[in-house]
Amino acid sequence: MAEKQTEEKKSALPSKSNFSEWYNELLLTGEIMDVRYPVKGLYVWFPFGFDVRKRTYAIIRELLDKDHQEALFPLLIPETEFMKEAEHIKGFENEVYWVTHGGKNELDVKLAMRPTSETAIYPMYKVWVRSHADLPIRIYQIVNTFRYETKHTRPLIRLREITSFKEAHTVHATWDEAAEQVKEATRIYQEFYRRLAIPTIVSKRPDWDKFPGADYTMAVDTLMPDGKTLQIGTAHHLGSNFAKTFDIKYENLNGEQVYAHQTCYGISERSIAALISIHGDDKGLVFPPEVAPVQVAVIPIIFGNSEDIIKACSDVAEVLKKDGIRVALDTSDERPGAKYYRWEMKGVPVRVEIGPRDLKNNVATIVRRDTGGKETAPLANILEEVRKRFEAVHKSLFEKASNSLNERIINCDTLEEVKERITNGIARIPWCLERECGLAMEEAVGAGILGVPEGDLGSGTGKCPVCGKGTQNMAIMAKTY
RNA sequence: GGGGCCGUAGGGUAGCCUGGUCCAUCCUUCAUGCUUGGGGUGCAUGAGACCUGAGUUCAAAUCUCAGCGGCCCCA
Repeated sequence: MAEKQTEEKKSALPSKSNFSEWYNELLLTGEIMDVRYPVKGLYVWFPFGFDVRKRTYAIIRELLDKDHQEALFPLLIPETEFMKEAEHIKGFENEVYWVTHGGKNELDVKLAMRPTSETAIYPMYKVWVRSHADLPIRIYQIVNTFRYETKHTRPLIRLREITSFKEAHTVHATWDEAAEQVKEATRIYQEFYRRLAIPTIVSKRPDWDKFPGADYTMAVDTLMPDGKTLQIGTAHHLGSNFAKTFDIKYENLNGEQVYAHQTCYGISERSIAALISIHGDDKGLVFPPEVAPVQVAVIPIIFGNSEDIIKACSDVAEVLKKDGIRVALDTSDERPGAKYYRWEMKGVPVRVEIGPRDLKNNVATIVRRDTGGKETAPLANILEEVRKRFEAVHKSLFEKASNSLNERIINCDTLEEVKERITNGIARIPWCLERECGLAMEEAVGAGILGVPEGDLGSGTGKCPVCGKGTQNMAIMAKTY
């Protein structure tokens, strides 16, 4: 009986190899999101999960605040503005929520709940942009957006209310400057994800998959444990498409009124989905120290009446706290093993245990969450020892995730090969860049072309599997979320 | 877009096919007390559930329909 109980306890969280179940269960057990809110596609952030979100978004803010400004635009967009950009509407018309009534009165002009904020922001940009001296403008906001998703919704991944949409909207004098900004955006996003120990691939989306109204779209993807890719950031070059519809002009040095060029780029709570999914394991959450709500759990190992132990633990906790480390001193009267499981579930990167054996030798036992490795360290250097482990944890999480990504990029020559192997990850295959060939490839394989990645990944030599023409471009294909 | 499965305490479940034996089973969780304490201590006591609505019936967790919600597969 006792053994049976143990079995059941251990299986509280499904194995990560059963990704879907593991993910859903972990969100609840790890207190990230409560998925029980009774409206499809809407979920609740637990305080703990919200803490992770705050710390994650603090990194985005830190990176953007160097040359962006944060602002806040309204949620509701009048139909008259929303309908201005034809291509843009087409991209969203089936998923917009409309506010049609104020109380019992029908509104003269319906209000769209933003699915994204171009049409809320650009009427204001029209007013704000007067002269070349006003440019560039780099503004971002972090808001909720609404999309009436008809496909399978998933917490943090496919939502009807995206609660954490960081969208930046920039205005530039020239197309080239805007293109530079798009590059800068993907650079910032890659840096952001490095801070989260998440490896990424940046690629230019095929033309048929770009943002509605954009000249082109750059996307940041990562690979989830189940072999599907997750788009975790996009940057769009809008050219002067929106500037023309919203009449955003500036006076140049020659005194002429000319259209501005724009970009927009965004990140959502999918970043948190990636964070949790990529690092988590069968025991629960695993966080890089920077975003872990609790960075160190201090656990006294008590035998009977052990004031010395408690004292030593709270001294350690104080030393760490003084240095700004987020510490939980667990003096609850559970057994140590139960405490270990609990803090492991919560993703605490480093655990410090002090028991009679340690105290006698003036050491503490330090355990890393990512590897489970136990080491002893002198109490006198506890701060350094912990800091050292933070770095090591971050580094090894990133390495592990990068290896896992690279191992699952599979070079293919034929579409049959792609189709066969794509369930395990990303297929890399020559592509001539022609639209017809690309669409045929997607059709044949039953998966999308993410694009031609930046760097070595996107270049090589081979023949397009459809038309047979020689090409230097390598595309990546994958099942996507 | 097409198809299938499902909804019972905070979480996981038994019961449903064949309506009554169910003021609903077991595990976990939570509360209180004692006990215990280097990987989920043990015991005692207690708390907590049939998704919503309509229908069939003497009788519905169980059958029918609708709504809401969840999951899976295919395009």
